[in-house]
Amino acid sequence: MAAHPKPRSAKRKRVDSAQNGEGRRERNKREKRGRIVAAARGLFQKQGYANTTVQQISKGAKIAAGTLFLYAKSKEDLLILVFTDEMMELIESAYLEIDPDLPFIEQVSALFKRFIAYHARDVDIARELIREITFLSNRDRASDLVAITQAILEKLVAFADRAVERRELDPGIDGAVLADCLFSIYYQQLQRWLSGYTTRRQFERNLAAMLALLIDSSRYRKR
Amino acid sequence: MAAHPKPRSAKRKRVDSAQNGEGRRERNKREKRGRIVAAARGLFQKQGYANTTVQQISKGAKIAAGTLFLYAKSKEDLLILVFTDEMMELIESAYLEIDPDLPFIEQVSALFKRFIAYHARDVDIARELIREITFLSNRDRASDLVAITQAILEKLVAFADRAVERRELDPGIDGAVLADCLFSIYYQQLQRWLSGYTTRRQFERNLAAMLALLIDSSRYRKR
DNA sequence: CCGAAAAAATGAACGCACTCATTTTCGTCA
DNA sequence: TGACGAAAATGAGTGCGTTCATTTTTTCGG
Repeated sequence: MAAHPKPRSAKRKRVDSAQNGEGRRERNKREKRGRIVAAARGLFQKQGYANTTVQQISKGAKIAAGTLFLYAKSKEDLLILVFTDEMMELIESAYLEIDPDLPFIEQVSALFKRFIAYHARDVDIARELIREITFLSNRDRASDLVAITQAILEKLVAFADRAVERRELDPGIDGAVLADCLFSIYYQQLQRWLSGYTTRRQFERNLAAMLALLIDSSRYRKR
Repeated sequence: MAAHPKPRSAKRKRVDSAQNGEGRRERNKREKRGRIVAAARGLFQKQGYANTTVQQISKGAKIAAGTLFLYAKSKEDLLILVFTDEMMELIESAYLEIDPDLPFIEQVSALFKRFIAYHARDVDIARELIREITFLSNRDRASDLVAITQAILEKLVAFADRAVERRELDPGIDGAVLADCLFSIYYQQLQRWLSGYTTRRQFERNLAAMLALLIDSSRYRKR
């Protein structure tokens, strides 16, 4: 590479930012976003979602109250800002940990169990988070959340495809529709648990029974 | 019946109220409750849930703002107050309208179609209502909402039982679990529609496919 | 390096859901 | 009938989420 003499001061900054594709503006925004996410997550966890005020969060992130609303459109929307990345990672890591040789129903159960364990760490937050994910208040996040759902469905379809190959599932079954069914059942029962309609124990029992019904009847049948 | 001389004035009131088991206090509360429900429903419908203030509702019901919170614990809780009765009636009337000789899947579809048509009258209100039903804010209403869910599940179980008798469904299937599955799928897709993730068309298509998958595989099988 | 325009941040002010100390209404019993 | 305690209603007050007119920071062409 040809070596240029080290550029100076003002000029330098411009070159640097051009190089890594990030100007002052973008870096500031990213840092601020990070501080907001950290402050919000910490406060939500320490004192609960309802008891945390946006004033506290903005103070914790060292920004003005109004600034916070440039990063999230509402207090509820903050939940999405804080937890989307974590949920995407959860989906991927949970999937990778599952033994691909397990029976279909056990793979599905294992995936959901990981999700349940994640939410169980803080049921109150999970409740608010799932509530906001389900009844989205900020349309701008729709694509992110569709991506999450899509990621989960993909994993379920992958399980189903492998199960069909193993002759465990009926090949006449549409994997995508089956995945939709499985996820709907999981998600619905999750909501009931988080909202206090059922205990975690009941939740897991019900879920197991429902998955068994659905999957048993999708089993491979000799022609 | 022995005729008593017509009692007079003050005394009369006491006797009357004792007879129909309703004192001034109870009557006042019932009337007030009715005015609140009427005012809230009207305003929600005319200008939407979010655009309606509790001040407007209390003015419409001719009571003080604070009084409203003796009847509903929050603005969201008002939705439950306003719509529970209507929903119970909907469930019963929808059930009665369904031809008991139809195939199982068509009975189930018909029930859900009635629910969908009901919510389609005002999607914004339905969204808020389902949101509040799902993530209940007032524990005191839990029993009412469990009753609603239970009522729906009962109908589904009734369909399933008849289908088993007709040899349409596998008798090995647990009707209650099947009903849970069916309702979970319906409810989950309902939420996606009301939240704007899918159109009504997509909703109905998806639902049909999912119900078909679940029910087809629960069909009667010769031993 | 300057100046102007765009983008981002600010924080005081606002609207609204909800509370609570006080007042009013109602049932009961002498 | 009147008086007393309990239940119900009141509405001004409070706290919090959200907005917006103004200020500050960043970009970029000349």
